[in-house]
Amino acid sequence: MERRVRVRFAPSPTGALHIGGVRTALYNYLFARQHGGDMLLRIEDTDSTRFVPGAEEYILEALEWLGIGIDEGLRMRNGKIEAIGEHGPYRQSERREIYHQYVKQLLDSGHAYIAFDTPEELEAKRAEIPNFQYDARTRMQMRNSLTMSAEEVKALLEKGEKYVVRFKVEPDEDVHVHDLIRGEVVINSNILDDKVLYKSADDLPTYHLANIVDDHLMEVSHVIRGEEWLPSAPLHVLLYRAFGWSDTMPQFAHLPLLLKPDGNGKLSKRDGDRLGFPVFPLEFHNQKDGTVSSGYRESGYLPEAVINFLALLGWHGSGDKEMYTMDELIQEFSLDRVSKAGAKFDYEKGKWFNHQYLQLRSNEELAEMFLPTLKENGIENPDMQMVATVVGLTKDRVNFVPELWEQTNFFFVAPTKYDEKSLKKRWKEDSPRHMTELLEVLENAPAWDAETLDGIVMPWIEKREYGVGIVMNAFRICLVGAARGPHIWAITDVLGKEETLKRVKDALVRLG
RNA sequence: GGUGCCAUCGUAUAACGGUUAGUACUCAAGAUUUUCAUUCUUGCAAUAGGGGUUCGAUUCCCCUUGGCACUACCA
Repeated sequence: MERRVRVRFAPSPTGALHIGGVRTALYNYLFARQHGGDMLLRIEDTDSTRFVPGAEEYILEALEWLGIGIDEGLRMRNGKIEAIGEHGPYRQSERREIYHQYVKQLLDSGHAYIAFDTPEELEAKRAEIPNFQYDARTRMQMRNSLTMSAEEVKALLEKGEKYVVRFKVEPDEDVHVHDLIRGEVVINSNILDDKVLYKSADDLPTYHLANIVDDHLMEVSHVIRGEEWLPSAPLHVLLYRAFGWSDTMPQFAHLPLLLKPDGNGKLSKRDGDRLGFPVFPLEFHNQKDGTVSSGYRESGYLPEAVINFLALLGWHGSGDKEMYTMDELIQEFSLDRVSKAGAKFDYEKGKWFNHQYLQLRSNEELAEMFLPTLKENGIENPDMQMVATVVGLTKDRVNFVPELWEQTNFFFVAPTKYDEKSLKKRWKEDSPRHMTELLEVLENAPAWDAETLDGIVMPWIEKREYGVGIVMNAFRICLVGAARGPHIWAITDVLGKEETLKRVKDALVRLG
């Protein structure tokens, strides 16, 4: 029974898509691509109270930025949301009519019933009975279509009484879930409660119902999702059976959770700001509560670094290889190499990945990405060739593009102050005299390339027995303002003769 | 509390039932260097505990301990 591989990523638009969700999307995508199947995106917005405006756009934009392609459902293309595919609509809030018929089917077949208990009544019940659960043991004490006469139910419905539809879980049965990562998981139906499948208050199903109906209708073959769903997987198996869809039930794979780097628990939205690193792909301005959360993109991360980093949090190839392109991941990813234990989020490793990928980008690309930072520092319309050169000189020193500024600022702005520590260590009594002489040597240089300069300066130092270190470091302080930066001749090369000499003269005036 | 999932250096992980338990990040030291950094080399550091099965267990089984998740008219 060859079934086309079809997987889905089905987020809720309740805020920014957090990094664990991104990883789930990535694994789904890798699995789909590897098997030549389809990656769908469906929006699960069945909780109208938690809806956050802008969240849907955010999710789609994040996936677009990361290169996680969507074949069907909703996706973002050049800032516009588009819907593609024959199984739509792909927002659950737009599928109300579809769910109605399936709720009815379950009601008619006796797999579900109508319950009128109000939230207040349920709360009272929970307060009264410890560990109260709405199930086979308790449902006959409640106000529902199992305990009330048909006329009574009908009357309440006609009166417009609010109700929910609950799934009727049969007791004393071991429910088996086959998980591609964890193997066979068995749970007794006694511990399952009669889950709410539909709420009349907003005329919407809950996750469980909508999820099963949509996955069935959309012909999803594999459900790859976070481990937090494992406990409800048996319920889902029961639902497929109640609908008579056991034959085409998707295969399940429950992914290990992403854990906090420190302490315990799963990585949460708040950890980002608490620990000082992003937990969201893009910066998010929450219109509902006014908060702003930092994002990987705005922090200077390259999408390929984020992908590589995330791919290795919970999955690993058989060898020592760690640098993977998306294509290589698609090639080598496999669910049976996904680990079972939760993975602590190691931000330092993420920085290292970004460093690696930064080195792989061309100087021209990086120069382009560096532009906003330059502008922030007052450098408008710089010579791009020059920017590319200085970026090439310094990129191996940084993890993020914005950090290039502290490595290259002296190329753009002449020093006016000199680092105290450097002066103390490198600016000696003889330094002014050395610099004055060096000025003359440089003035008379027949050419300004590194080789020429090195060829005249070094013999001069040797002849005068000044010591390379003392002269060159003083020279460096004049040009940079501190004892740091790339090779000195690389600096003079970018600065040019005029600027180089000017900086030495200025330093002589200021430092005496 | 109940149910389920999980357990190799600090972190992410590798290891047909047979290895001096490997790799990367982090950290430390050294080398290189006219500075800072990069780079290179070296080092520190793990099979949670206890029982089995086996000639042999990180690997299979059980128990203990610990961690995590779920336990809503949220997903």
